[in-house]
Amino acid sequence: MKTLTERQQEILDFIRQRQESEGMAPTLREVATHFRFSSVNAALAHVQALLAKGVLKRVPRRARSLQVVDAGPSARRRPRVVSVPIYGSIPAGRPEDAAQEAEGCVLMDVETLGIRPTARTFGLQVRGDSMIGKHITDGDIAIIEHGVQPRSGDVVAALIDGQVTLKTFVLQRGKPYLRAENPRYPDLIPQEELQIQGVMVALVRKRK
Amino acid sequence: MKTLTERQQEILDFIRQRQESEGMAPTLREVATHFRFSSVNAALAHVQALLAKGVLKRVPRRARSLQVVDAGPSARRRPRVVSVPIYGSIPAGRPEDAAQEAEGCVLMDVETLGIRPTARTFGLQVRGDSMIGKHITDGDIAIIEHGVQPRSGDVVAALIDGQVTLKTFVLQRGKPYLRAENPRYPDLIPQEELQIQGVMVALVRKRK
DNA sequence: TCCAGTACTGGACAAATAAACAGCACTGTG
DNA sequence: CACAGTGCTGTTTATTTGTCCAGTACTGGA
Repeated sequence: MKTLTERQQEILDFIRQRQESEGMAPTLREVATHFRFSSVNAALAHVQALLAKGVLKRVPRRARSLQVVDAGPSARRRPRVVSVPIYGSIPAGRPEDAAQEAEGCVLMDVETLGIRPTARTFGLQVRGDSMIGKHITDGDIAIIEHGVQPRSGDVVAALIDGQVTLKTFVLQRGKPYLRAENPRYPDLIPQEELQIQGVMVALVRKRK
Repeated sequence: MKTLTERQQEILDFIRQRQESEGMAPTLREVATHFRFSSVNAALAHVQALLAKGVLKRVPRRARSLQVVDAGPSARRRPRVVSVPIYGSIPAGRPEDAAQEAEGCVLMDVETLGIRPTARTFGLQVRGDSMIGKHITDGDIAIIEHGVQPRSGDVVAALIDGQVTLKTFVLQRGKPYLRAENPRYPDLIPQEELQIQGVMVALVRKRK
């Protein structure tokens, strides 16, 4: 593929962005307006250059027919996005019962999360610094996959006293316990049954 | 939501299908052609009915502006997703020059990232532990917003010796320098101009 | 029978849009 | 200097598209 000029790359990015966020490709006029061209033709020229270089497709004489050719690796994988609800705390019971109390939502592609598309997944806003040893800080969102068998060393969301906390799941001599990754917090040896809500598969941190 | 007539459901399905497969919504004439209407107006009437019932959105007087309202759980919040390209390392020059060399992609919603939808954003796979003090570990993906003025304390991607590294941007007595969040790494006081690629707005960590 | 709702035809019109043509300014190169 | 490439302006033309108006046909009540 031929290289694009800086300006052409900007135009291409804009078109891609618009198509992804608005669901439809921009018109030449919208491109021109966004880049403050006073002539549509400037946009047209760029689009034609992108067309010639094969990074854009179009149906001639059709409104909004621009399509970014993502011919590369992302052409085949269709971006399967899942909407992950975020909870600040999860009350007793199954997490899906609390679906209405989601505090927010993160949309991420299945690929990145590395989960099964069928999996029940939710986000958990981390409170405190009990997992600081694994570099999980206050305010981070832990993406938890429900219904997975945890392995030793996995970070899991566990139900303790009606509250969900993040801990490291450790198997020692066949017996499981939960370890906090901060010396100021005690380990938890379960008296009865260990209630694991799910295993952390990803972490998202936002700028405050 | 009011119930749809059989015909209306067919029309709605067609519009959804076209948008998903072609990447753009059909025009009224395309709808009419597909259903073998000899008048555009038949399609218009149906579309208006769907509009009235709230299952379809549109921008008036705009070509191909139909959008199916996904009645699902994510109905209210419009999931504006952006496709963030991920670079392992960025060679010398501006990041957009290396667009073709993206190693992967993360799809995330604009809401979570807290960026302007028009912004140029990219992901940077973190190498090493020079930012461990801010709990950014090897393998993390830093989401960088390009073209933003960094403030003191922000984590930024900076261009040093043709390589992009993550550092904390610090303004001390009006003079900027870059701080590594690890005592084993030295601070960087720029000799000439400080090349800031962008400011970190979010962090994504995948389970390995 | 009358009426209302749904489904469609046919035609006309204005706005939105793509496309083409003629330029101008700037930059680097031989 | 001439020349080519890039980036942009300004204008015109043809097509596409959304919208409106008037009318037909069928259906199922009241």
